[in-house]
Amino acid sequence: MTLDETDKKILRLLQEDAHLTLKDIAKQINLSLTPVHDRVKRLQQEGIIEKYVTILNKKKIGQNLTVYCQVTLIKQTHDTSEGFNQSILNLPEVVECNFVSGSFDYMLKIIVPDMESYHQFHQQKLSVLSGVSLIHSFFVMSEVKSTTVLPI
Amino acid sequence: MTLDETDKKILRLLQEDAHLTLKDIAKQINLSLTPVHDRVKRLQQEGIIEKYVTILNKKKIGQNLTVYCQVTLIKQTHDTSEGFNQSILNLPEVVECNFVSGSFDYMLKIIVPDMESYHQFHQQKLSVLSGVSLIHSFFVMSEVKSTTVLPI
DNA sequence: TTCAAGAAAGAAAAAAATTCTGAAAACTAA
DNA sequence: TTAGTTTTCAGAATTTTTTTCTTTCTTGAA
Repeated sequence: MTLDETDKKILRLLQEDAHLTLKDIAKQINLSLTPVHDRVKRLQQEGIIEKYVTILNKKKIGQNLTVYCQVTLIKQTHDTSEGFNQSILNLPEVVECNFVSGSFDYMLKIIVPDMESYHQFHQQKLSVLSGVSLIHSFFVMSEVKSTTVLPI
Repeated sequence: MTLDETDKKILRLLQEDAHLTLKDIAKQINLSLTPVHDRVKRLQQEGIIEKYVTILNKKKIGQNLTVYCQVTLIKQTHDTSEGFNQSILNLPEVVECNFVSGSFDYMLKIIVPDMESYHQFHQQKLSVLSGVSLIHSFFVMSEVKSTTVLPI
């Protein structure tokens, strides 16, 4: 369960590129295939490595607008929250949703093709969810940084 | 450059699991290896597939606190912005940083081990950046959804 | 009808992952 | 220290996957 320096080196490499071969990794950290293989397998089994995913270029698939969205519910009861949470899971435009402390309840990150799509999403998919009281939108004008790499 | 239904099927599968073999994909979309191979290669070359990454479990590597952070600069000149942008790229705790429209300038997403680490980060790394005027933090209490999958 | 282009199938070769065997190093307990 | 145990790693063999090459099938235009 505790990560030694070799584990960390492997994780740092794999975070950046999930298609690195064991051979590549072995070479970069001066080990043979076997220990690298065993460690990666162990890290997967322990759930430290959660999954391998493919990152697409938003722009190139026509998803040009990112919006941060602060949502406030009518009341914070368990039922209201649970209903909202479940609905969010079914909305593919919502790529992040977190319950937060502060002057509103949820922070969402939405990705859509354009402003017209966002208007539709807002009107027909988000504001109609039961329990939703206030929605405050912030539009991304320029992306400075976006990474899946965690400090380790 | 234009994606047909087969391309989209491949992208949908690969977004969820970058370690699917060509054989697996071929089977799921009823094709042989060759066209799947050719299409994946093309999608990579065109940059539609940007990269393959490994997602780690935040909790299991001790990164227990996520914070959304709204930053306002003293002034919005090009130089001030550029300086801020460059500094952000060097901070591993910042996993997202976007320039947004509205009552503040930047929306950041920060991942750190705990509140003490965040305090340190805030005081010693963020607030000291030149040009930073206001910082407003929202702490994540519960993660509802977090995905790298884009609607396609 | 015939030719050319695009998409897919199948087979062969190259590369990678997986499994197996065993050696070296580190740690434990008498 | 010494013997026993565990952990970590190396090397080789096997299996699986990727990559490359050749061929077939379909479609559309001359």
